[in-house]
Amino acid sequence: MDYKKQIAALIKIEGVTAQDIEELITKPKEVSNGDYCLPCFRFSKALRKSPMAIADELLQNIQIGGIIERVESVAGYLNFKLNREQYNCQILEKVLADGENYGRSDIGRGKTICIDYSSINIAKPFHMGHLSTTVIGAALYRLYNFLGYKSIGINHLGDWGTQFGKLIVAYKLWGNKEDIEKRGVAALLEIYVKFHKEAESDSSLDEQARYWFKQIEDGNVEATALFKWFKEITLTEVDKIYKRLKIQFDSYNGESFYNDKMQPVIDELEEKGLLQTSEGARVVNLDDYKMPPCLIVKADGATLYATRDLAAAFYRKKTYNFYKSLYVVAYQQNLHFKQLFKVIELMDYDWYKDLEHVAFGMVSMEDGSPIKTREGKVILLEDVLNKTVERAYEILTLKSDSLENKSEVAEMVGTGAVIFSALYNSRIKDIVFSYDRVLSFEGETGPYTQYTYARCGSVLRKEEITEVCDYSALNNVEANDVIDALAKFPSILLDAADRYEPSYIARAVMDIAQAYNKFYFAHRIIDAPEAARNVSLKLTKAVKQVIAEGLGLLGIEVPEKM
RNA sequence: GUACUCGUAGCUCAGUUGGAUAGAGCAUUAGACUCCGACUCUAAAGGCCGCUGGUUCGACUCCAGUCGAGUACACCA
Repeated sequence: MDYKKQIAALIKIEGVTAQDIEELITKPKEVSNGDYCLPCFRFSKALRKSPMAIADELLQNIQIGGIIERVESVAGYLNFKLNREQYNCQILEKVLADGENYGRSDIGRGKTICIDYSSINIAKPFHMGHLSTTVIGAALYRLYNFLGYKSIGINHLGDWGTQFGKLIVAYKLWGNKEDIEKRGVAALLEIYVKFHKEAESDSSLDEQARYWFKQIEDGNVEATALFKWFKEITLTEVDKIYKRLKIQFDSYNGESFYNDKMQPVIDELEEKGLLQTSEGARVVNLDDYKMPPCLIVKADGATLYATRDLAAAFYRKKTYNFYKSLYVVAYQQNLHFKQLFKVIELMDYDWYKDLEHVAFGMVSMEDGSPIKTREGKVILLEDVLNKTVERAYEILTLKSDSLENKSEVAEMVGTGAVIFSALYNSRIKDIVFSYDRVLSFEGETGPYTQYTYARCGSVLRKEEITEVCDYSALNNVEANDVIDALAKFPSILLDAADRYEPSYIARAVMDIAQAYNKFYFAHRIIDAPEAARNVSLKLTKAVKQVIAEGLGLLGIEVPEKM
């Protein structure tokens, strides 16, 4: 809830619209300066008066009343103080009345947003490098649905390319069917790594790989069967992780899906005169835009990454008629997407501006070196999840041994810790993976917010809320901070959606949890007189509800006890 | 070399259209469980916001330059 409009209506300045005034009104950092303020410096020149004089003058002519309790002129600022009792009451009642729909919106009604995320490679392990795209994409998916949009989750599978030829060769040479069925991707990775090692000294292997990939392309029965088998094995395995992380997709159309959809795109590029030949390849020249050319067809006639992504973009536009189409892909691909979007612009489709590369930083190993699948240098996400869940279980045993559903709670806390840590910082930050960090459950972590949720539950179990309320009991710094954090939540969701930043949600949840814990220590709830107790209980209930809601959007569950 | 991204406390990071005294967490030190859940809370200490210049009444925020780090740059995806 926002009172900027009401305040702006109280102020009249010659030559300045109410809209402009409203935009200038902000919340002071220092609470003692009030709840809202209007800096008057900007009017100084036009009015030929000092900001102090302007603020003084405005103060004289202002009619206060209702929720605005006091106005002051301080050092060029006009400071407004709200009637906290009224304000707190309005916010809390609103949060509780809206329940799990607090902050829900319909601004996205009738609009579809395609989100390309996770997009795993077939026959390769699901490692820490995939965590960001997976959880960021899934959080945006939920967020947009919550704001009234229709999200389409797309797992653009990496299921095409010469690596499948390599894998077939490796399988034929060293593979063991039973072993692969039992150990899945781990076994596939082993022979894949072995292939690269052997290929260093035996160049004929690469030739064979090319041969077998061609067989897949030409529909050879044996090759196709193996290819499908690799895909199935990978998907069943990765599905377990998606289940643990509460992640779903509406489409698994990956690279192979677009094989027969590229020629029309190439034809259209030709028709529009955008293609030229360079070193034998067909490219779109992007010199005018200070970019290297975008390769569409290789010298040998084969298509490329960009060709496929073009076909995918057109397919998505045609199929979903999206309002926006997001690519949650690491920033390494920056140039690729800039080229891709530019080519679509040059093809004269104005929806190129609805395409967005939602870039994020990269994850490196504990020693700072990059992850290298081909060398088997990976941190498996499953291992990380298992370790954090195990650690959560140990802590529960230590602190809450009598808990009846201990394993279930450990799963929530462990996976919650991993997801939260991946979503707490801005997307663009690089991450050096550290077990110490993900295994830490104190301070700014997922478990901290879950703990706060459980603590709220515990308080609420002690007493029923009745209707006798005295909001003056909440008129203190700590409670006000909690209410402010709750009040901001809906607009933070909108900002998070605007900027594709799930971290805003994580931060908002953290703010609420921290503010509540401070409140909890400063004020007694249960032993307070009924009317005071009730408002504190309402506050507690609201906090509990919004934490659950925020974490829910991030894909994190909350335990009633932990 | 060119383009993009990042540079804030010892470490990891917030700082949302430029606004009053730059904030958290971890780590360190000192404290708080006969009291609603101590995975918590209180306090101390910790800063030429990489550097220089410019715009502005006002710059961590915008612009230019510079240094440092990362990423990408032709037939992989």
